[in-house]
Amino acid sequence: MSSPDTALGTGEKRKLTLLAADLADWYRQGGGRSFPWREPGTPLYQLVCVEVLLQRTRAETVASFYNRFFTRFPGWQDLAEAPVEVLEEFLRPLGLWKRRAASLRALAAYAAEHDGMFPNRYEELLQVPAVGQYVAHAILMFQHGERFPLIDVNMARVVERFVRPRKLADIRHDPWLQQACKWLVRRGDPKTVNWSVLDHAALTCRARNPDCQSCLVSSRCAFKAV
DNA sequence: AAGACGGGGAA
DNA sequence: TTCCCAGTCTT
Repeated sequence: MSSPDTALGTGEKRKLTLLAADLADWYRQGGGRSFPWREPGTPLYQLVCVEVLLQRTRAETVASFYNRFFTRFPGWQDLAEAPVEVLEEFLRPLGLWKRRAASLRALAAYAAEHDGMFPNRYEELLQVPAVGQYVAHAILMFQHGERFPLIDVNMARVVERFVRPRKLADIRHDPWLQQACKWLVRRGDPKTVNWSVLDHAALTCRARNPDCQSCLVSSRCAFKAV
């Protein structure tokens, strides 16, 4: 029995289920955003690289960088063979270039030893260099088709506003938020649900100036910013 | 539990 | 100028 503070309540589950259904529906009707890496058939290589490029970086920025990056580095081998200074310079306009270069090199080295495949268990994925909770979840969902939430600052903000704020500063250490996000992707196509939440966060439930007026689910939202 | 990494867009 | 961006790794 968990304390009511950390446990996901029945009413909360119901709220989240309905939220996910509404946002997924909105997404299927074309309400969300469109990015090159969301196109069907995008190779795992690109999906993993993009997750690194997206860290602390606007998706639109990465989208404008997408073609340039994958033209220069078409596969893991190209990434592994490039001198790190070249990679760093290439990533410079994105920011966090030293860290990102190191991450991509480490991932390329891992991929080379594992035939481009990644572990299918969460604990094992966390041992892979440059793979934290978010990327681990992304790989489990994209490569293995598992029902995992893309828990980032966006999903956290949507869930916290819609239901209730988390207690802990770090997203990954808040048990309630973790359960809530997991519940969010319990039904429906995982990619659709995840992307719909991220897009809702980026377009409507914005960090700075949330557009509650045009929000589809504002009537059931606990945030109530005017 | 904080700090570092980082350039660029938006308010 | 300040805040924020599909996080991860190090003190």
